[in-house]
Amino acid sequence: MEPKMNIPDKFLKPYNPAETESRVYAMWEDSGFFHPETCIEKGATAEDAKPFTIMMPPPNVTGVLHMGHAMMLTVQDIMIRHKRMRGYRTLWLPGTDHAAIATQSKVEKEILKKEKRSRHDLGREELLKRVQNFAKESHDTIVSQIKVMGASCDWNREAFTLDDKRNLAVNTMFKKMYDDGLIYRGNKVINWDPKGQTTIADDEIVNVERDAVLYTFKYSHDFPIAISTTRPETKVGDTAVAVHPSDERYKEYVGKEYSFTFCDVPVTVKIIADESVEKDFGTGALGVTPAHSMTDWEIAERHNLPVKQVINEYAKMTVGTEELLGKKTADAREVVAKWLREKGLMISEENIKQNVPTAERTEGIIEPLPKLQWFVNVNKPIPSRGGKTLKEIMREPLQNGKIKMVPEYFNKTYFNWIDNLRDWCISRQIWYGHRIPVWYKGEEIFVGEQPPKLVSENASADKNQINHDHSGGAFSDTNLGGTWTQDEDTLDTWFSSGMWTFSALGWPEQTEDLKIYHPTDVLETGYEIIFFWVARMVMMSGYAIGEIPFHTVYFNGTVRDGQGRKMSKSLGNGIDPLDIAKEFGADAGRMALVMGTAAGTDSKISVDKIKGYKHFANKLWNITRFILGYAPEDLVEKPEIVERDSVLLSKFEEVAKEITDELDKYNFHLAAEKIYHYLWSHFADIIIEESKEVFKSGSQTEMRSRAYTLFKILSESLKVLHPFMPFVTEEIWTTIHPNENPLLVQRWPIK
RNA sequence: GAACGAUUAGCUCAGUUGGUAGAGCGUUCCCUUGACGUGGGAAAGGCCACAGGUUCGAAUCCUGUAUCGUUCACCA
Repeated sequence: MEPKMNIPDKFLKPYNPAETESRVYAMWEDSGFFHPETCIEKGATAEDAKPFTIMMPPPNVTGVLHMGHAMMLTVQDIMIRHKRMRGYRTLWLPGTDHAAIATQSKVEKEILKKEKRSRHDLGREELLKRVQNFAKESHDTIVSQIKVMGASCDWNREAFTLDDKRNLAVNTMFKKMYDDGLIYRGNKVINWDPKGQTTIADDEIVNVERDAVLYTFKYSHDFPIAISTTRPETKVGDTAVAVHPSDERYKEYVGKEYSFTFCDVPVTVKIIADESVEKDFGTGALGVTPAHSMTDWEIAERHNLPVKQVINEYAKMTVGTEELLGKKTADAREVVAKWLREKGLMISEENIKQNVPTAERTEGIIEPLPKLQWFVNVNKPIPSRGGKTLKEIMREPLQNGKIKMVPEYFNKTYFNWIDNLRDWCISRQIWYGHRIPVWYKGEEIFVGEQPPKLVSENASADKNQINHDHSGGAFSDTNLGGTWTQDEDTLDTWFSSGMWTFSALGWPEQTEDLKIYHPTDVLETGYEIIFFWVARMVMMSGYAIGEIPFHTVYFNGTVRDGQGRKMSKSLGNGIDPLDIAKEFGADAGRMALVMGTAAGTDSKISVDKIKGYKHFANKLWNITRFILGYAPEDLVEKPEIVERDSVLLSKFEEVAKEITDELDKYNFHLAAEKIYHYLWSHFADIIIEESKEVFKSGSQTEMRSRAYTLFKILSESLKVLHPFMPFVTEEIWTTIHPNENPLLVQRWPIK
């Protein structure tokens, strides 16, 4: 048999992903098959097909796509494409996250650098305008990048965590929780970020190890007990000294009260006994500073101690004589230490390593301060949920297996976190975000989905999705002659993120989408946000609609560089997925991300690895070229299949079955490896090699049988490979099957 | 301090109910003028961290140790 001469020109050259990929993506978009309803209309999906839903973890609108995004997009797209081809009614809903603090502080930094102006110079309205413009631009960039990766998501349903619909959802949720007594306003010690001028949640803190000095001293010569601290400046705010109840050394002093002047500040401390004190640390006595330490605050609550604030929002001292007053805490520390030495009160100074809590975004050193903030109570029984607490709502579905984590061992981490969970501080003193839907007028408080009456027309003036304006503050209520003023604060960004699975489907409206697609099937995300996000989604969904948000959580690992380091700007070791797509093709990048990457395990990626999969795409290209040379386009009828070929065909069946099993078990790395090996080491190296001999000297029957077999295996292999390398497989498919639907919606070879 | 991982070829990693160790990359040698040099064939290279235990049999299960990593809590 002579090779035919009808091979399309493009196959005479090496595969060119740069030329192909954007064209193929545009074809997919035009086809409408990313949209599950179109799939049904066009008959690609059965009307009664089972739904399969993934909500895309919305990337922050703070910048550009990085390898972590590329990883999540790849894994999700693999699942989505596989399920779509298996016949499911498949929805992948994309979106972006406003990422309140991250976005605002990024814009603030820019403005400060370029214009030397702070947010207070600009004012709320102007700053929000700037942030919104930035968010809009950033959003557009990210969306185009998601497309470059080949993500087959339904753009018609795209959502933003700060658009009008999500704002309504957030406000509705806030009111519901407030009415149920789950949201309360309280004066408690919170984590204050003096640099960002806002509260932050426990899990937004990063502990940084630094050198510190552990000072041991007495408050005064008359005071019987020595204490140790790394922060002597806070000791002017002490209201007690706590010792362990069983500590014989100090038993006689418990219950006594002492007054003295400490560094020119009058101080009164009561000696108390509390279980939380370690007998063996330092002197075994703890100076209790309720206003400036989370644990001390808790001790103070147990013993009803007075709270004395001595440090303000700018981390400066608010008490003392001019030596101390107005000093930054670090300087005040020296002042107090010097005073102690001079007075002969200092007993020892020891250099130690200490973990200093800092704010993740601004790197400001956290100053615990008592402030009036909004909290979510995680321990209050909720009547409408059978008396369960939010903690229980978070715990139960994982415990009874309604939600499965892949890998499973993350369950333990999850439970461990819930056990130590405190009430969630949800108010933030920043401007970009969902403004707290609470209005004040004198003593009156109004909490609602909408502002108090007469205000609603004002607030809804701006309909732009992204440029949603929450700047309206005070409104005159002419009927009553008073003024409603909205709470200045915004909500923690995770409050809206936690609602993502159902808010993006239209809640609080009872939409069709909500009915069909919720609970969603798989949440695919990085394990680093298991607490921030995964737990909050379980909580919010369980509370608001009594449903789990998803059945399965799949954790991908962190993508690291060739040396195992985290990719970061400062190290300059980041690999930009867009550069990769341009140079090697998104297909190659996707394969490199998936290969050798088990769930929850960090992976390393290098240019060499990616290059290898570009070669693979080209290999497939050339396999096609060879087969097209003997293409059985004229073989409309299936020819007689010889023994050898039916063995080959059933071998393929076997491999396809194995790959399908691996996909169903979330072993994407194994599935990818199997199709890769099949195509390269078996199909190309064995089957095609022996085919040369068949076409040279086989019988007419053998030739026809083999031509059919090659074409058949190629076509079916394209399907199996498609979830991993969608572009090159689609490009080949549409070439060899010009009259059929795109590969995107072809039926998977295994049922 | 606690929880949870990891430890397999020079490098990156697979190894899913316990049955004689696998892949890619790299290295070395050879081959190939019609699918592809982005190719093909072959070779070298592992006491599966260590020590015990269970078993006919352990990389795999159990116990302990060491090292690395991640997360949480922090000591004031």
